[in-house]
Amino acid sequence: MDKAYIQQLLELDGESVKLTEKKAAILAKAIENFAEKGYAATSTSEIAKQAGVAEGTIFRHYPSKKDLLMAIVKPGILKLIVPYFADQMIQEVLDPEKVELEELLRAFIYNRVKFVKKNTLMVRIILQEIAFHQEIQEAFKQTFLTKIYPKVVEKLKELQQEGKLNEYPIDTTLRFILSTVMGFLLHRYILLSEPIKNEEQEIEQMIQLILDGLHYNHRSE
Amino acid sequence: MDKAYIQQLLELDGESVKLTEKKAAILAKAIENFAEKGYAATSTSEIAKQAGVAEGTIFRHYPSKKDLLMAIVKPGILKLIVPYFADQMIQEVLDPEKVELEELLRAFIYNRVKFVKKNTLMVRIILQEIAFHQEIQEAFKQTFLTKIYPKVVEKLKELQQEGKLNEYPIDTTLRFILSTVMGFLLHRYILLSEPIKNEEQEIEQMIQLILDGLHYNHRSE
Amino acid sequence: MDKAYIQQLLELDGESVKLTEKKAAILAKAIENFAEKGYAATSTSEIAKQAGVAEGTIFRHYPSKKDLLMAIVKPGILKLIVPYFADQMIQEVLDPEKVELEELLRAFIYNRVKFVKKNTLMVRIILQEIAFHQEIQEAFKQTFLTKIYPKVVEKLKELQQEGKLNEYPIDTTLRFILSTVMGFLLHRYILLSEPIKNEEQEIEQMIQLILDGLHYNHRSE
Amino acid sequence: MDKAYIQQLLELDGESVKLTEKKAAILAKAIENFAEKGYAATSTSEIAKQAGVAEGTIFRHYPSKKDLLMAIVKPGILKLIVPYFADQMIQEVLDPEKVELEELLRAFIYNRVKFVKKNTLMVRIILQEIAFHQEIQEAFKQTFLTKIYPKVVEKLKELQQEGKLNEYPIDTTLRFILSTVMGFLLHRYILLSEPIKNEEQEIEQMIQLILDGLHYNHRSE
DNA sequence: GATGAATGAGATTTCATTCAT
DNA sequence: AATGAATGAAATCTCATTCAT
Repeated sequence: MDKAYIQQLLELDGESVKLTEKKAAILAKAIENFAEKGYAATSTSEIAKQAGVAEGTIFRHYPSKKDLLMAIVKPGILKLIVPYFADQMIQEVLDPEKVELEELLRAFIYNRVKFVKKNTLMVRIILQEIAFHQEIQEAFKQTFLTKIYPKVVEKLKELQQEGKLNEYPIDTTLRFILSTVMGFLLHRYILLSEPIKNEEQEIEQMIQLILDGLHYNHRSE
Repeated sequence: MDKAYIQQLLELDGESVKLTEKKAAILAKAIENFAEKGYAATSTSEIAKQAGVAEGTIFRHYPSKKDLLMAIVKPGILKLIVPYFADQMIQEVLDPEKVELEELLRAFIYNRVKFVKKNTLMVRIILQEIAFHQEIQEAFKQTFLTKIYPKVVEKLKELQQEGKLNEYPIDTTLRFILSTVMGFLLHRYILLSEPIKNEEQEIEQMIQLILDGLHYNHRSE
Repeated sequence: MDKAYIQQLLELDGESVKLTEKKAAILAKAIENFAEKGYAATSTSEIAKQAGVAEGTIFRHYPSKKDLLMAIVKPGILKLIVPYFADQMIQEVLDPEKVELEELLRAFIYNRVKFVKKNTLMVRIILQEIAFHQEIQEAFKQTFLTKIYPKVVEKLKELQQEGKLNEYPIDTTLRFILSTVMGFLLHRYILLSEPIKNEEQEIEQMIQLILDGLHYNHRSE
Repeated sequence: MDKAYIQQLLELDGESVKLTEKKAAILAKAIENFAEKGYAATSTSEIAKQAGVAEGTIFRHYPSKKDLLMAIVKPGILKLIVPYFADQMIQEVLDPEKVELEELLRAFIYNRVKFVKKNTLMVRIILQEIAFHQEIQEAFKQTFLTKIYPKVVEKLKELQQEGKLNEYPIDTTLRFILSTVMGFLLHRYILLSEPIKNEEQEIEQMIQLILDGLHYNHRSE
């Protein structure tokens, strides 16, 4: 994990954060340790030693150990929940004229797969610590409800009205999609250490399963 | 959490464990605290104080804090993974004559819902700690691969041969079912604190989604 | 270390002590552990476990850990300092008619060699603990000054008057003999673990060295 | 025990160690307590309190209690075994032209007497702990065999060839000298608390005893 | 006599945090 | 900004001893 990686990891709204070498080193080692052993089982002195800085230096930048955690986790939550639409595929899909659930789903999934693969440690930290820190829970809920939920509900309602989606309650459908995708991501990229052999094939199968589950079959039209 | 509850929680193979009052109190408070704050953030002195015993008493029964964790987690893993087929519904389903995927699924889901509702704290501890303790990971993997996986694969293959299931690879189907059910359980019973309003309705919807996803439609026969 | 050995080890004035099996087991394991790790670094629970008795049982026989130590050490001091004149050689030597320094010395040395070889662990414990326990120091000093010192001084004075010994102060001579013999015993039987090859030859050389050091040469007469 | 004393006590190869005031205080109190009560019976909290530092401070400098012991004992072993030839007497003796066993012995003894008187506590600690710590035993053996034994054997062989020493095996002679001198040192400076009245006279008598024991009499030539 | 669960004081060690330099 | 010695509270664990059975 070099400085540039840390920098893009923690940037918000495309604005890069300024990082000294030492600060970057601290963050890098904090991320590694939090991911591997958990926040509570990681000591600041260990981070300092691994980062090659004095113990006091950490506290110069982050008033407390918890602040260090939040400095890492907060940008992570935002990026995990709110896809950053830089890639081509998702840009096309958002073009409202030609939207189809399948394409939307495919774009979303590939985008999140890419994100999780690139930010495995960060995602791991968020998952591991969310149960223990109310601040993280609230940041998560808050971000989801304001940044994503309304847009997604709107889009799904549209599809429902166009007869392209079943008549189940939106929330049930959404939970179904999210828990299936999240289950896949966690299982394949966070829990397992072995790389996946037929990644694309697996993803396509999952998409079909979800679409079938939603009675959505564009091929039958 | 009274002694009787702890006792059934930790029993293995139906053999009840012998617990003194103090030991039960220690386990009860350990479970509560591990679930709420995590293993690493829970101190033995806190457990002792809450359980009304001297700190030394904990270490008389469990040589180390980690032993205390494992005493709780090991029976939990087994029971979480291997359903204990005591209830009526699942007994009927296992009757090989009339097995149908839908009934099997329904029985499995209700059985696990019941288990998770009854053992929320324990399930929470397993989930939270599995990432940090290799022993737990291995116990989990081991138990799953030896006790459950072979039987389930066999049953699904049967269904496939009878044309009652799609032709996707068994592992993909299995992961789909498990991650959907687990996603539901986690979301509804572990993460959320609010009780569910239309529990049965939600479960039935999920069953239909999964069945549709698997191209399994007994109604069309 | 069986019960009979412990019994003779702790007997005083030829009167055997009564020992139950448990008591003997406790003493045996206490001796082993005190000798190997030292009194302070040995725990009573370890002794209990090794002896196959309950922790409380030790305290039923010995009110405190220190009492257990003293029960072992006190008879040991007495026997280490005051030779128990059972063997033939020393009996003959004490016959006043024919006493010669060389014979006296030889008898004394062989007698103590025998004792130390038989009671290595006990001697080790005394040596190791004497620095830390005033009670042991005093028992040692007391025993030496009352039971041995006067007799030895008297004998040496006799020899001096007969011209069979140098004219140095008795105390200097005595210290020379004792520290040489003790140095030998410690070095050969307590510190070293390897058995000695030419034991008798070594002892005879030491005797000659001491005699020469004391200007005592009966052969020149 | 002031900082300067600790400094020279722990220096190796004439290179002084850097000591903060606190570190010196910790070492001073550790030495006092280890010497008086033994390592196992001394608590770090006692040392901290007496040294006027927080308990954590000890562990900042010495990762474990055992490290603290070894920091004290290791330089001590070296200096106890390997005389540091700073004083006049020993320098002269090492001048090969005029070496005589008597002078060599006298220089060695006075040098070690001086050392033991100056470093009583340290010597006491080494003696008391050597039985319990394999590390110390090995450091001792190692240091003796590599730094001292070969030189001394060579010198004694020379003397033997010149007919200035008996024909006993070198090892026997060496053990005789060392155990006599060590016995004297231990007895007079470590075990006894009272100061010696006629120190020089006692030492000279001991020298004569040893020389006579070795059949070495340069006056008769 | 024997047990062993229970105690609570205290041992070693860890760790987030402070602060003088 | 950076250091790292120092802190002291708290963490895990040990242990001699007691006591009800």
